[in-house]
Amino acid sequence: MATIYDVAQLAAVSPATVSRVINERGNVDPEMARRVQEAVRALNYRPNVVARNLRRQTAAVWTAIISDINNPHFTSLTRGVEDVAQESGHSVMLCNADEDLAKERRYVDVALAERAAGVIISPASYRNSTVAPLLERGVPVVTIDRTLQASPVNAVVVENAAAAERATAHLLEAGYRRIACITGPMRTTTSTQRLAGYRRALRAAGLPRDPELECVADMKEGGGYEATRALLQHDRPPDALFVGNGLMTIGALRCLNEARVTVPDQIGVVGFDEHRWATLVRPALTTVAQPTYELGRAAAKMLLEATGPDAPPPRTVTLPTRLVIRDSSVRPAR
Amino acid sequence: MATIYDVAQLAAVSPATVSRVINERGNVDPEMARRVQEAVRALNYRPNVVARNLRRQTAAVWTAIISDINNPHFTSLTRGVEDVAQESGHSVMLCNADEDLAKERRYVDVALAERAAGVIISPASYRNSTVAPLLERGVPVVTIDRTLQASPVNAVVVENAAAAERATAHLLEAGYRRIACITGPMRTTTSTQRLAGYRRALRAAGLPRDPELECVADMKEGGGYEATRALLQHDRPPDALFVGNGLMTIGALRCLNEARVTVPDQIGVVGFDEHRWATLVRPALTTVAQPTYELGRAAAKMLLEATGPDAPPPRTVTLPTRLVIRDSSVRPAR
DNA sequence: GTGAAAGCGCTAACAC
DNA sequence: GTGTTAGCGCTTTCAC
Repeated sequence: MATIYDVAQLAAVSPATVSRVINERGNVDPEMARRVQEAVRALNYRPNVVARNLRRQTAAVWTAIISDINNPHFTSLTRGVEDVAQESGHSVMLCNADEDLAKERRYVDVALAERAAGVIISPASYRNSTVAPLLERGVPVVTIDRTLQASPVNAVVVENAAAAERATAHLLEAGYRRIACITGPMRTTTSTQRLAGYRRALRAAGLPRDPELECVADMKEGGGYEATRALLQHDRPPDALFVGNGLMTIGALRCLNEARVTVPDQIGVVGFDEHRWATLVRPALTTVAQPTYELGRAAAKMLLEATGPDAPPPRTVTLPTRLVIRDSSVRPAR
Repeated sequence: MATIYDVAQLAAVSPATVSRVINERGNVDPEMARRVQEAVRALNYRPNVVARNLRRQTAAVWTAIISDINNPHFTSLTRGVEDVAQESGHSVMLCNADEDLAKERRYVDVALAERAAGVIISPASYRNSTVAPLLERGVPVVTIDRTLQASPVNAVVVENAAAAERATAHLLEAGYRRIACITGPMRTTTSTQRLAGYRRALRAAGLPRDPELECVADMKEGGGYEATRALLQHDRPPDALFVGNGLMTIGALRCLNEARVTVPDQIGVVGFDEHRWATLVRPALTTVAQPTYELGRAAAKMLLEATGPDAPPPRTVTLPTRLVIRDSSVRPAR
């Protein structure tokens, strides 16, 4: 592959001048610039960014460490990150950590080794110290979808507690009384906050909370299925379900289907995360819609801000959600 | 950040020895190795892979240029790629080309500039020459999900034509006679092959093909919706739909829903791509299931093979599909 | 405005 | 088995 020296030789200038032309830095005589352009084209020259990065001591690459790339919530968010990256001349290295701290740690190592210009991460645990090596070395970090407990890190999240409270209150208004809550593991802030919102709504309604109705599952379809099955087998099964994410909602609906429990008649359902198929299922599903794409964009913009010498102090941006009421949570009049 | 020289100094050895220990190459005295390990830990040293790549003239990074990261088909396939990458010590740079040739070209440039060790791509067009610069420079390329017309490139695909033929034949057997076909743009081999399979099934059944029933849409939800609406407005609307991908199927179902056209009674539906929600919609959806994850794994393994001096000549691997018959394509007895 | 030359951090000949 | 050293391709002072 052609190097900058080949171009310089062909254009009869010095490599320094070629570099200036390519990077549009400093003043170059127009005639010389023209010759360089021509040589670049003739040789089909592409600057070696590996060499450039070594010299510049930084790469225009962001690392995105995402919990589960099979979850549409996260892919949509990733698109937001990617679009901002492209606008600002960055590439994104997408890593799927699979809610696994060991994998997460490995990817942080990769980001460090590649000298990534920044890292966007949805941490598997808020007690997490995996980002510490990044912070120590001054690599800008933004957490997305979730926050970290102790570290002073930029974050973009949604109003999880308020959204959960609203969803639960909606079920209460619809006349449901024994509302179960299926959340993800308590190591993520999304889960703890959604559970807290659920509890707050019960308390506000003067209802006791029943630990048997609070289920922790794995944030995947199978977990939602199992949790629902367990709930249905209780002595006093719930009359409504608030499910903490989209994948688990699918599992829950599948279980209800198989058990021939009718929605919204016998059991009301509200699920976190909006889906394209929400209007296609019967009954149409009531959801908590998150601005996923915007979540990604906001995180990427924050990373942009956090880069450079005069970065503002870390802050948390909270985006609103929307309760989309459909048929699964509205009990028909008897 | 600590360099290899810092480590060497602390361990009282030469940088070459440190390099040997880190890369586990050549023989090193155990005692020295121990001292190096210790120094590495003490300094919290991480090898600078940018420098390493410059020196080695290759990076352990693959670039995956994917058509639409919002399409679950492609995210699932990406997971397959990623898992093999991790097993083989590669990182994956995921790029979303959005079915846009210009974007695709840009990402090929990035892959070239970053000196990627290999590229996996689902090309936006089979007439595509975007990969030519890669081939010229000897960068291993594998196309996934789709093939290229002229270039001798490794490919992993599914048996599109056969699958489409089987799906259409199934609709015919179920008693449907005016079957419409909604495919993606004719620039992708998936679309042309699926259309060809559909036609073959009609021909085999001795039915004429009606150009009015062959719709080209954009592979997204909106396209499926619009195509279906147009079909319903014909003088002689179809009595069945074969839809060429999952996103368009959602659009088609939404349109049928809104138009109060009942499935499978008034119209039968088979959609390409399997979804978690296929059993949740009413009626449950008949689909053509693809081994998406395996598609990704196979492509990545092929890339692994294609790397190195004694790479086998390019070939195309075709994976099987499965017709999953549910309720949307089975007309109830009258 | 332009060129010469040093050096980013690493690896791989090569010499010992 | 270990160390010395050159050089990967680029950018960036620093002379001119």
